[in-house]
Amino acid sequence: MANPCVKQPRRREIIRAGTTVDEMVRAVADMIVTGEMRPGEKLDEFSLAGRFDVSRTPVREALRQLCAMGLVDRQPNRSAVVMNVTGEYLASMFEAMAELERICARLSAERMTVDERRALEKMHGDSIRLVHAGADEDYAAHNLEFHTMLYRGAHNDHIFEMVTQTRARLAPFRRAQFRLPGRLAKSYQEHQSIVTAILRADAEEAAKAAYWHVSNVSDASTVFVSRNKG
Amino acid sequence: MANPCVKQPRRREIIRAGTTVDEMVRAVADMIVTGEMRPGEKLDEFSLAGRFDVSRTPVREALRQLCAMGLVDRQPNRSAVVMNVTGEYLASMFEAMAELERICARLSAERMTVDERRALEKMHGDSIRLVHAGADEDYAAHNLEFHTMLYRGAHNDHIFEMVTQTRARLAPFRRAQFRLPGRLAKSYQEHQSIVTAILRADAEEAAKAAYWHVSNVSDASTVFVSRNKG
DNA sequence: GTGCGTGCATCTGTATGCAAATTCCAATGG
DNA sequence: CCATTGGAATTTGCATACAGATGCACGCAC
Repeated sequence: MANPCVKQPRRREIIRAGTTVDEMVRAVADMIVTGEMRPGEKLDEFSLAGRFDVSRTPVREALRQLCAMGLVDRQPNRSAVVMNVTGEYLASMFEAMAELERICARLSAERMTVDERRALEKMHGDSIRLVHAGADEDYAAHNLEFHTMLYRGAHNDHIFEMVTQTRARLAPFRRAQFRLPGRLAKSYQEHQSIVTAILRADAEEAAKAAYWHVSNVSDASTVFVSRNKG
Repeated sequence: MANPCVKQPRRREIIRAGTTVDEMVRAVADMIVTGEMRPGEKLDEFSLAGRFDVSRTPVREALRQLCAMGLVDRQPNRSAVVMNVTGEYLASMFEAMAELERICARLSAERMTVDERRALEKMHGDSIRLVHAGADEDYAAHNLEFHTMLYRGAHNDHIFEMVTQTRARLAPFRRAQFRLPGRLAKSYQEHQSIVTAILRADAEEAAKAAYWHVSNVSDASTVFVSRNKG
């Protein structure tokens, strides 16, 4: 219990003991993705060990895994830091995201089961309520679910993995996307085009609509990023 | 020097001391990708530590990283094993590969510099020699370089990462691809179509040719896989 | 002969100590 | 006043020790 390694780094609250490496990976990944930790912020092993009440060994393993996931950056003998990508690489991720979404939309149009199509339609329909209420946060959660349905609908596990991972890596850079005025309603309309095409099993149209939709998101987010840090 | 951890696991030769974790990751990844270690084979920490002449700590970190890369599988309190995927997941990777190659070919047709196009043309032209000689091994090396040129030509770092990683994960399952009779010449002709389209900057045609090419590879490899293990 | 339980051997998960590398700060010289 | 360098403090990288978990084999009962 009384881990002598705990020299009170007191940065944020201390997590309960008995944490496994995988839990730490999830916790830290969450902090990065939700923006609780900003790109460039240091992740020093000792402090993290204190926060999770474990020794440095499992922390090191977690950091290496996060590094392989592309969420943190490690140089030999330096602190790990939350991954901070260049503008060029960021742009390449947004472009890749658009391509992946295009593929998912096309495959979803071709492969979604009847139940999946029905669920997609219902979920999209319900979201109009959030648009009218102007509920950014809730709409962001809905948006994630909506896109995840498209990723699943493609019925391709590897593509699902790639698109999910890319999305996670992009997350820190597009948290403000629904704050821009009018973006909520626009997003809803773009979803509408995608849903309509998928329900019609019109693969080409669904692909086009999804690509357009994601390109818009990347524009909005780029604005946000450049506003925050040259 | 005399690491007491070395209790002579004597499975393969012992690697020189002073190995870093990243070197181990590369070495083990290589062994998996080249097929020196077969899917399902166990990677016991103690033996690996002996082979690389280090303690288990860095080995564990390497294994966790390889796990995040999708090359090995780890369950709690069990040995890590070389990733062995289900037929369904394998199929999804081949399909994803085809989609990624299609994107790369399209973007390459649009974005390759004059120098890149020239290099692609020359490299492809030279490979006819290998086809006539029936040199499987050398053609396989050429093939890797050829495709890597397409990945680079897309000028998108994130897509490059995804396609490279997917290719690495597929490698253990398609080593015999050029052993099938006639596959060498067929591959050359398919490359020809891709190169021609790219030189003409015909994005749609390049995409179509690349997709077709990779679909053929996946068919050939699937045959190989199912022949080797039901 | 087969099924189940117990104990041992093996291997993984984590804590801790030490050496090497890096960073930070202050003192010194220009 | 700014640049540079020396060294102390911090931090990473790794080895090792130990505790807990898993799996296997042997033996016993049925």
